[in-house]
Amino acid sequence: MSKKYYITTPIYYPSGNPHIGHCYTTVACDVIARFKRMQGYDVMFLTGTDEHGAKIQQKAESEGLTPQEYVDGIVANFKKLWSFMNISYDRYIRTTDPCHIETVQNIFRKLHDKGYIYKGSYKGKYCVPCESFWTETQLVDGKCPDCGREVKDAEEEAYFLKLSVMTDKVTDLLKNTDYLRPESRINEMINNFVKDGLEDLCISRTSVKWGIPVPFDEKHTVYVWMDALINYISALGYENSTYNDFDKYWPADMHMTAKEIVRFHSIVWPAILMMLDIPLPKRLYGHGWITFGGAKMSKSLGNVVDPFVLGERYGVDAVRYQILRDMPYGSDSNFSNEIMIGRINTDLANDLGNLVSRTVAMADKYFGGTLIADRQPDPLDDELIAMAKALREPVAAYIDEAQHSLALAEIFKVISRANKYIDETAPWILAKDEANKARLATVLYNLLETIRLCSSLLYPFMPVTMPKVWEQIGAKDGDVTYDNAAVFGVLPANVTVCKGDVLFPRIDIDKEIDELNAMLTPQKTIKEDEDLDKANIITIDKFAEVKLRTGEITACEKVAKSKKLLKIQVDDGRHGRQIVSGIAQWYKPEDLIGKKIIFVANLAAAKLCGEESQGMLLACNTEDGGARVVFLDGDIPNGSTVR
RNA sequence: CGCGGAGUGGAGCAGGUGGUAGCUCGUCGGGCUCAUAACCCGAAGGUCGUAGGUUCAAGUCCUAUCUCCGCAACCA
Repeated sequence: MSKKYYITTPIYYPSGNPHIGHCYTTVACDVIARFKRMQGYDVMFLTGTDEHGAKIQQKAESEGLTPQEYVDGIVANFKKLWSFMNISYDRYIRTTDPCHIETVQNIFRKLHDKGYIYKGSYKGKYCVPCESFWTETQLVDGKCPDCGREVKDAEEEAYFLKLSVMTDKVTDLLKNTDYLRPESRINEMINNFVKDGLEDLCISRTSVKWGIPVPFDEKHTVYVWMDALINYISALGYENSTYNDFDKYWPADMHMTAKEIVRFHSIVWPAILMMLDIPLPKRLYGHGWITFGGAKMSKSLGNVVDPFVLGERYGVDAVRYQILRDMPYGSDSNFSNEIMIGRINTDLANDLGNLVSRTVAMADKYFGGTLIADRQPDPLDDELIAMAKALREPVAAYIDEAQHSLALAEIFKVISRANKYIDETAPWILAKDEANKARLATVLYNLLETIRLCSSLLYPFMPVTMPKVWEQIGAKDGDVTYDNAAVFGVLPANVTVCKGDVLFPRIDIDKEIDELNAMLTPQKTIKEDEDLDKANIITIDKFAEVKLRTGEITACEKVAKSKKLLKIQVDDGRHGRQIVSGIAQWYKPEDLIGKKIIFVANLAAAKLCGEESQGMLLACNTEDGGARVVFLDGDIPNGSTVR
């Protein structure tokens, strides 16, 4: 009987091209999938895209495409990236696939028949021109956040999922099983969403056209989350005739997601499955995010973080290694090119690459590439051998828990120990005396074995480079199996090594950073200035509509409830006015008092954090994302018109 | 009193069922020369945000307080 393992990434939302965050999740799953295959599991590794919803519809319209044309384009990029990153997925599910649509509709009908879906009405604030519903909290100043127009109370009929009846079962699942990991997320979910009882979830929209029609009521489409979650079983053929693996692979052994969607996967998804009487997945792991030192993942960093660029410059395996190695369990990890290069240099070039290089070089130099079979062990060997033999179990345990970072740390402890072993045994001294040949062969053999063992376990992480290692140390396919990863002494005693290229070239960090900066700077200014400015040419009449005037700041204080806002009193040469501006991060109130500024005089008033703002002052955007207010020199009367 | 996370040697992090404060990187000194100026050893460097309290003993428990970061609200 063969064991099965079913692992899934989330299906990604193709509102933009894939980035390094998508890479992290997918690579992490790929490592587990590859590891499980090594262990002899029959693995199903699923990934895909979540292609419906209003945002996609809008995005497509803005690019002049149909939604289907638009998602087809983005999906091609996702697939290109996964192929580039050597992702070994077995199946790719798209929510626009006919089989998925079939499943969603069948499930919708089934839950309706079972009484878990009922027709109710959705109450909210409705913006007629935007055809959108908003909740109270989404409104800006009581108006539509998209267009700023009035909204009105409205009601539309909608279908609801009776989540409320599942409150106890979901609570039990979260609290009393190991379904959700890391554990810290359990309280988060319980406190925020479950504790006071689950609310029924609105699962249909009449306003969204780009979606799966509700089977018995075609003016509704199925809410995207309901649609999306079902991918994990539609991809196996549940309630559709395209695939046939549901009985074989379900329940999932691992759903991996990023933390922001843990809510849907830990509450809504199990509830749906319970309603359908389907067994629950065994594990949901919500990992952290890759962040960028406080700065958002914005255009200024966009090019360098581009996974294609990183992979081309440093090697795909190195990128896979770094993002997994530096992501701590459950928390966020910071990314920068310096961190990545540093990690690649120390771990991959200095420790692992150099270990292989020096070991193979010595076998080559002292034995012409082929070791003699004579042996002379020494107590000095014991610790290294013991560590190497004991490595597989903890690594496998960490992989089971999606703790890639710790698994890698474990492996690199042994690699470090091997480097130390070379110093302890000093093969170059042994080589000086023919009488030590057997001892020398023993030392080199132990090193080769340690490398074989470590590289076997590293293979799922770096599937391109490890075979190159095997070639260099003279390992055959049968030597690097999972079984042999816990056995010392697998290589033939008279093994022949084969010197090869440097596995991980050291990167000159200063030079590299300079080059990256050079890549960035020119592109940014040209693109934003020329393209944007030309695209948005206006007539002088339009400009005349904006009334700019001068004024003097007479008083200024922080808005208590806000980090970013300053409340500024301006002498505008008339009755005075108050302007609220989001510049508190860059200016202290006392810096501004007495300064002359330019402001937009005929801007509609608005309330910001409860403070009325009657106009807007002019400021420049700076490169670091900050702002610099435009101050006036000289004696200009307050209230003068600016043209 | 919106929700949550965090404050430990220069940087990034462990430790958190109380009992000599650890790891990685960096710095300095030394060793070695097989190797990708890589590797190995050693040292310096922290009163574990602050103030109280419990205890024979507190990063580790309790109370208060400060600061920072996400999310939410807001950058007119």
